Amino acid sequence: MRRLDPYTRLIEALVEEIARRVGEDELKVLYLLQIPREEHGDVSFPAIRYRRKGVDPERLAAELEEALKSRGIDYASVSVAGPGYINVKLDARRLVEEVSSLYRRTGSALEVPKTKEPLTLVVEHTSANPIHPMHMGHARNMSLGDTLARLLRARGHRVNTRFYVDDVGKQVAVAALGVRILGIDPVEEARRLGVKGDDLVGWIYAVTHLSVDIIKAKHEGNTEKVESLLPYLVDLKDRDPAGYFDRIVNTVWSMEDPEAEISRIMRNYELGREEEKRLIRRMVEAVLEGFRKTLARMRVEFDAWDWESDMVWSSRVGRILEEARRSPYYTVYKGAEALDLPRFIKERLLTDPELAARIKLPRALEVPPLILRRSDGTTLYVTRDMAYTLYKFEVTGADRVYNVIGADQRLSQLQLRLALAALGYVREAVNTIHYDYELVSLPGERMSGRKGVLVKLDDILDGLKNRAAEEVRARNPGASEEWVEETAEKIARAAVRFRLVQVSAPKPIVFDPEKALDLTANSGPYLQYTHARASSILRKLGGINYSVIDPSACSSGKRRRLLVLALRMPLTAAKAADDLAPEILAVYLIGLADLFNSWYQEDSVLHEPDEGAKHCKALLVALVREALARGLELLGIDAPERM
RNA sequence: GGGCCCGUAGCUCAGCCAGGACAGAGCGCUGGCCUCCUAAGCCAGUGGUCGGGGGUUCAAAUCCCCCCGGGCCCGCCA
Repeated sequence: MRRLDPYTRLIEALVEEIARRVGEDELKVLYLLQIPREEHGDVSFPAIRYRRKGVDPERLAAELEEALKSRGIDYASVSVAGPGYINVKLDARRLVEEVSSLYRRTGSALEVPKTKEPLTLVVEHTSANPIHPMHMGHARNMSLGDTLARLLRARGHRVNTRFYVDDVGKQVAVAALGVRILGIDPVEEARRLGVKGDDLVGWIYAVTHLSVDIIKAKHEGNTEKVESLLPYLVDLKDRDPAGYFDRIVNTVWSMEDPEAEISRIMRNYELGREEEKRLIRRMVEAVLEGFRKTLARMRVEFDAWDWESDMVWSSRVGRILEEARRSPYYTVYKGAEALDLPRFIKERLLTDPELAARIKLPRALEVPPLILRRSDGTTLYVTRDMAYTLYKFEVTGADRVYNVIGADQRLSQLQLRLALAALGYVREAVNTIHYDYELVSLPGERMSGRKGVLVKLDDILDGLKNRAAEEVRARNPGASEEWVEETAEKIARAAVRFRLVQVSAPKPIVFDPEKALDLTANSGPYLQYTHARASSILRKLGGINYSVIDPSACSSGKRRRLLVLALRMPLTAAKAADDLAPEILAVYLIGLADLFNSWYQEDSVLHEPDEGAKHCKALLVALVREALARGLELLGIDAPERM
């Protein structure tokens, strides 16, 4: 096992010693540790909080210093200041020696400390409806989901990522109707036309959907609605990939009852009829082919792809219905089979506040009974989701399942947990965590796949890539076009991923495509640029001569600050993982890059005349470079050596 | 009507869950810095009733209550 860096070792020891002495939870102590103003030290603990419990700061400080020494940590001095703060000051010279020895022995110094309680976790994310290309909302979902998975893995958990293919339900059936009218095989057709499958199907879906809506509005005599929808249809005509437009629109408009046709497709698909199966599976496959390309551009991979239809065909959904019928909370509501959630809440949760809290029941929630099955016999999304949730636990042996899903689905995710608990799956219910994030909107109109109005992730990436490529080309004359393209793609990905992960999940993001092209400060490319600068110094130096390092050269001023800050990377990543908050890492990396760039400007490494100081500074550069590289990797962002 | 989320500098956001030592970044704006390790950078200046009001506490941006503003959700849709 690799040895942790001296800073992480200190903190872990400190936390244990303090926790034992003040009689507090280790986690709580860790959270209470803070980074004080520089003159006070490097780490501090507000012992004042425990004076009621008879904790004497002076004595605690003395004991801590002794305890740390006996654990082999001889580079920390502990003192008391102000109203009762325990301040720990690190001996920077010793830190340099420790880091130097780590690099000499292992070539790296910053390892994320593993959790003491490794769990098996499922992270289900992205799960975009397979009927149109992915947009910025999906980008936020996948950036969060993938980053979460990376963080949790680094922390030592077993993580299984899954994509849920929602191929059952109305929207897919609408798109399928369009495909059937055209009589095409979407996979081959997309290849023939040289377009992405998701783009092709997305267009077909929008045209079909609008045609249905318009004809319906016409029948209802709602001319206002017809007027409002027509412009969208006209817009889609302009983007017709192969003379399909009239065929779809005319056919739909000539149909007796297109909605009944859609319902029939849906029902037959659930029943597993061959014709619908071929039609829909082939169509969804075409979309997924497109998804996989977009996901690859974002460096997102999945361990498993689960098809919603498999939950139905494998009778898992049927089993849920049977269990519901045997449940004491089974009821018939509006003539359909349902679960009496109001009664479940009243009888089980209001009498058990702890369970209510674990299931995250809001205070005075009013929900109607949850319908599990339509009168026509087809199932509802929740019912299938119940089956799928149990499936995720079952096939992975998961302790906990994270569902990365938009905040607009908070209530339905709560209903899912309630329904599972009502059927007796309490463990699964309380360990199904809705990782919710606010949606991404555009400055102007709201995105709508139905109307074909959305800003595609691919287009955003292309725009950023072009912008970045110009820059890269200008800065690297003579570089091969292939390398320029590759690098520009990495920069584009960095810009998108970082932007979407640096804002905490519950805050809405207004995505302005114009502003997104800005690759300067506070961005992913800024971090990459800083990494490239650090790499450049090390490359030009040729190599660090560890034996000449003068540790005292980095023991004050910005060099010292940089040393300590870089060493905080592992614990920062650990906290980001434990708190499920990627933005903690994102914000930290920006701060590290800021300090490095500020130092870079005023204190040259290569031109340092003193050899001992030069190599000490180079060690510092190596440490910062590693912190950036590892941090970026956790965010799914490449750290290029040059750009 | 009910539930949930958001409200910190002109703008975008950290800090709030786990209360503590003068409220932090970036953008913008003003003025400077490339014979010198990548100027996607740096330096200096500018900027805040932490939405408002009560309360708890030795201590509140942080906890509790009320109110205001914005968003989302309350389907035999997904």
